[in-house]
This record gives sequence, structure tokens and C-alpha cells, in this order.
Amino acid sequence: MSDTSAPSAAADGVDHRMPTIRDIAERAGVATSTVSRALSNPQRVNARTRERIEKIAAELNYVPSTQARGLSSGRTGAIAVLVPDVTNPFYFDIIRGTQNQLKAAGYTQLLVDTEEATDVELDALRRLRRTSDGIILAASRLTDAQLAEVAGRQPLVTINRATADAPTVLIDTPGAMVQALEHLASLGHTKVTYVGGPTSSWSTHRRWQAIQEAASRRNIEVTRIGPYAPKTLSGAAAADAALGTGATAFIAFNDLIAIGMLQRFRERGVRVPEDVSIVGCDDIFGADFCNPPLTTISSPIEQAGRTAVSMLLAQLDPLHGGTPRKLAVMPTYLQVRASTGPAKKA
Amino acid sequence: MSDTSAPSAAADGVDHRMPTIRDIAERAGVATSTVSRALSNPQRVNARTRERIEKIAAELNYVPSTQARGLSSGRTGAIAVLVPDVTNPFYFDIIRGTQNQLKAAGYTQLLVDTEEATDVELDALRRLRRTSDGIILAASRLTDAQLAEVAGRQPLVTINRATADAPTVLIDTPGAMVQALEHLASLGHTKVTYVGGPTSSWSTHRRWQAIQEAASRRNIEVTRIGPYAPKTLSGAAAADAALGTGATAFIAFNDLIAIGMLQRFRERGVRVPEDVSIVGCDDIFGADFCNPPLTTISSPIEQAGRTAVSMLLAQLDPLHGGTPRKLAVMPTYLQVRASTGPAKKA
DNA sequence: AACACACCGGCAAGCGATTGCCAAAAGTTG
DNA sequence: CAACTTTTGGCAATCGCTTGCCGGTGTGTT
Repeated sequence: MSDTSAPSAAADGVDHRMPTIRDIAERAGVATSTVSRALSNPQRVNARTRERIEKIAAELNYVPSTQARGLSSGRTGAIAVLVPDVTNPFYFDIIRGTQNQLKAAGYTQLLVDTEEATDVELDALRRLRRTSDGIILAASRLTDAQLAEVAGRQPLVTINRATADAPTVLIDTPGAMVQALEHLASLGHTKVTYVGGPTSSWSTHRRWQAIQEAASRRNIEVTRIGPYAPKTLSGAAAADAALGTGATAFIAFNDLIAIGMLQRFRERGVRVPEDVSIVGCDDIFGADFCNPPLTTISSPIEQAGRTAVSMLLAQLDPLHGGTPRKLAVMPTYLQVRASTGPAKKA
Repeated sequence: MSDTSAPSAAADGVDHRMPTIRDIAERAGVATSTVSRALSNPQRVNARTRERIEKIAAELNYVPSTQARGLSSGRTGAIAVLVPDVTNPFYFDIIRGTQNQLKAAGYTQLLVDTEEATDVELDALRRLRRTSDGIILAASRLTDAQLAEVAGRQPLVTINRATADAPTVLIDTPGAMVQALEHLASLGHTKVTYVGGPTSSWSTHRRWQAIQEAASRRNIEVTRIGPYAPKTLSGAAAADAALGTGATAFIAFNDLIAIGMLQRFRERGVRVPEDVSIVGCDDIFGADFCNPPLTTISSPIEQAGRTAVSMLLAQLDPLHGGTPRKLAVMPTYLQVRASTGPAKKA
């Protein structure tokens, strides 16, 4: 870097200073306030003036400064999306959903990976207070109290984590657990093990509860192992432990664990579904082409992301958004593939 | 703004207005400039004063306004990462790599999905000019001229797209193509088809070139089909077309296509690797557990992301960053799994 | 013809930080 | 102890845009 100097005009003769509304105002012979309004509040200004301004803005290749806009208006135009792990395919779809919807609404998405850690989540939330207009919090690890405090400070929507203090998008995996159990029961399984996720995960508790209830109404004995980290690598340990329970069918916290188990069973020579059956959860990328293809709980994840955005936007702009819903439940269903089969005769 | 006066407390008794350096300055009995310096230029201020200020800032739970900071300093503290498709697992790893490294350096990551479209990419780039301090552009679809212009306007690092105008991180997939070809040759394959990616992809051309060169030096006949969109869904069409070439082995533009082909072959009763062999590229999530597990080209993708960040940061701050490298090439190797086998006797 | 009322554009005060410049205080030196 | 240098903190101007308030025009209503 030898240049960077010169009286604001670069050595190549081109003025690299970004144009501001002031430049536009001068060229158009109006006040900056008029330019501002023409550009962000079109109906507030005469059509002819507006067109002239727009034309000049285009010529100058004007791009408004988000910074300045945010500073004076109090709005940042950004929505933060916090997920526990960006590399978990489940969140990909959420991210894509929010991304689409936010872009459509003219917002910028701030993606934050909270690394499955409460303190990272809290810290991010803290500094995001100034940086974003609202937060979408997926699979939060926070306590109810913490969540309430966050919700009190800024618009918030949670995904897969119910709280009275903020609108929530729930994916009805517990409901599908019942389907899964019925499916397994009809295949003759009587002993089922639930392979649990992280202790701090709200979802894993809900699912376990749903399973217990459903099992008690049928003739099924359920046990639980875990917690396991939601990664394929945890699958090996989970598979080994699962085998120790004597159950013939396993319902995993999510597909990542289920796929990991699949791999481990293969290593150990345990056949799926001949020897044991496995049900996953989320129907992520890969669930359809793993070996064997995974029976799992499927849901419109991407839509969950879109719905979360809608709910948040409705909060930000109560007029436009209609009555803000406090809760949306995404339907789920059991996607039966090849990882479940008749129970092996004892 | 109705109040701003009085004890400026909200109805619930809690003051919801965010604290500013001014609040801190008043409490500490110093000027705002001192607070500013204490917080972002510590050695510029007496240790005792600084400690006092820091203490008050902590008590007030002060968070600086990125907006204001950016406006006055000219830096935004954000780096944009543009990828063609956030749901492509290949980019997951890039994203995770940049995310980590950026966070460590105190930057915010702005993730943008360019939807594999040039105009979306250009538009994003345009508005990002004001919003970010620098850009990481993965697998850009832009022309050299467009790229040069972007690079002239703001710090830029490209991934998998060489250009003289900006530092680049390359993943040496072409190099690995040679390995792949040798692997196939040693298995007795003499006719190989390359299943190409999007026309606008720079990588697909490089790979095809490498393949042609390597093939001409051996006794292998290569053909090319495509373009195909880099999604599993394109795999079906690709598989059908591939079969039509009469080749016994296929090298796919990426794992997504390869996995899609795998599925299609299964549907059609074509056995892999007994009837045909497939090599993928990228070693994405899923390549190891699909059926059969995919022989593919593996590389430290996450590190590519991290390296890109380092190179960009070095550009932003030439002093600290040492001599900025202009090019980094990530090593690759062939990961042999079960989708390749001996050529079928004709 | 008189009055009310949009409509439209300008003025100017911020928004919350950073930073160049300056002066008072403190520390050094011969 | 005078002359200097270095520290340290304050002043005030910006950064680029938004927005409340105001007044001058044009249009519509009695």
C-alpha cells in the first residue's frame, strides 16, 4: 500500500469518496432532507422531484450508509439469527428460511453461532442489543429468566423453545414421537430407548416426555440414555450404550446422532433394520441417502425460519403485520424409510 | 421524542434507554472523549482514570454503538462473506471457518447468499460497500473485469476464484483431479466422463482442464457432460447422461451431484462400484455415509475460510498483518472410499 | 372571495461515537 | 530553577442521515 493519500482523489483520477445525500442534494438543487425523503419516504415528496433525485442517485451509484441511517433513525435494518451450531444441517434450513424472508423484507441477516454455549449466547445477545432490531433465537440454551430479560430488552422470537415472554415457533416433534412409537409398536417392538440430546436442550426434554406418555398408553417399555452431543461423532458412544439397554428400537434426539449410530452399528456388525431399528429426528440433508436411509421425523424447517421472521416483523411493525401471533406450531410427520423394521424375535 | 428530559425513566421504573459514553462521562466526571479513548485506545489514558471508567461502563452494562462508531471512524467492524448457496454443505465449512476467525479478530460476519446469480452478487457487493470493511467472496460468478472493479473499491479476498486483483485462496482440486484419474486408471478404467458444474463456475473449467491434461498423458479417453446445477437433484439427469457416454467412471463437479447420481444409479439398478465408478469432490458432510461411501477429493475447507480471513485482515491492517500473501493454495488429496472399483470388463 | 387544508420542501437539531488540536499538569534535564 | 518534553484530558468538529417543525403554494369548500 503506497498510495491511500492524495487530496481525497486517488492517483487514478477517480474520486473514491462515496457519494452522500449531500452530493445528490447539490446536484439536484434541493436540501438534503428532500433527498432523504425522496429516497426513503417516496410519497412524502413530489413525483417529479423524486424522479430527478432518483436519477441523480443512480448516476452517482449512491448507496445509503446503513450506519448513518441507523444512528439517526434508531433502526439498524438488521435482524440477528442465533443458532447453536452453523454446521448442523438442521439449522441450515432454518438459516435459509430466515435469510430469504429477511431479504424480502429488506433486512440484513446477522448470523451468529453460539457454539452450544450459554455464555457465548448471552454475550452475543448483549452486544446485539445495539446492533440489531430484533433477534431470532433457535434452540436457545437460556433459562426462562434469562430469556424473559432478553425479551424485555428487544423484540425476540424463539424457535423450538417455548417461553411466555416471546412469540415462539415450535416444531411439533413431540407429536411425531407418538407416531414414531406407534410405528415401532406395530412392528412388534416392545422395548424402546430414547437417545437424548444435550441436557440444556429444551427439545430433548419435551421429546422424552412425549415418548413416556405415549409409551405408557401402549404396551411399551421405554428407557433413556444420554446426554449426547448432537453430532455424528457422538453416535458411536450412543450406539454402544443403546445396545446395552436391551431395547430393539432406538429413537435418537436427532438425525446426526442417528446417522452416527448407523455407522457404528455397521462397524460392529449389527444390522439395521434386521437386528435393531432406528428413528431419527429432523430429516436433515443426508437422512435420505445414508445407509440404510433413515426413518425420521420430517418437518418444514425452512418454513419455521420464515414464520419466525414474519412473527418478528409483526412485532417490529404492529400496524403492518396484523395481529401478532404468539405461537406457531409446525406440523411434523414420520418419514418411514429403511432404518426401521420388524422387531427381532428374542 | 417526547421526553429525553426528566429522570428519563420508563413507566416501569427501569430506564430502557441504552447508556452512551456520555452517561459514563458524567458519572466519571470526565469528557466523552476521555471515555472514548479509555475504551478503545487504552494506552492513551491514565491507568487510574481508565479503570474508573471501565468500572462504570461495566456497571452500566454499556455496549458501544457500532453504528456511531462506524460513522465517525469510517470502519464498520463487519466483514461480508458471500457464498453462492448457504445450504450447500461445502460452504458450511467455509462459513464456520470464517466465522471463527472473524469472531476471534473482533469482527462481525455478514453472511450473504448470492443464490448462484451474478446480479444478486453484484447487488450485494454494491450495498456492502458501505456496510462492511471487506469482502470474502467464495466461488464468485463474476467476470474478471467485474472482480477487478470490486477489488478496486474495497478490500477483497476470493476463494476458489483466482484473479490478479485480489488475494486468493485456492483449493487445489485440479491437482487432486490428477490423483483421481490415476486412481481410476490403475483400476483399469479407460473411458472417464467429467460431470461439469455451472458454466459460470471458474472451478469447473479448471478441473476440466486439469483432467484433460492428465488424461492426455495417460491412456485415458475423457469426455465431458453438463452443465449441471450443484445440487443432489441434478444428479438424476447427470447419471442418465453419464451412462450414455459409455464411460465406466465418472468424476463429478462436486459431491452433491455425485450423491444424486448414486441415488439415481440405485434406482436404475446400476451397481456402484461394480458397474460404474464415481468420484466426487469436496468431501462434504454426507460423503462418508452415503451408499456406497463416496470416493472424493478432500481438503481442509474450514481452514480455507480461516486463511481467507487472515489474508483479508492483513489487507485491512498492513502493519499488524505482516506481508500480505497474495495466494494460498489448500492441499487436497483423494479420499478413497467405496464408490470406485475395478472397471467392468466390456 | 375567504378560509381550510393538504402538499411539498427547507431548516436545523440531533443520533453516539471518534479524533485533531490544544492547553494544563507532570516529569526531565542541565 | 528555568526550559523542555511528555502525559493526560477537554473542546468541538465531524461522520451521513432522519425527522419534527415551519412556512409558502396550490386546491377545494362554502
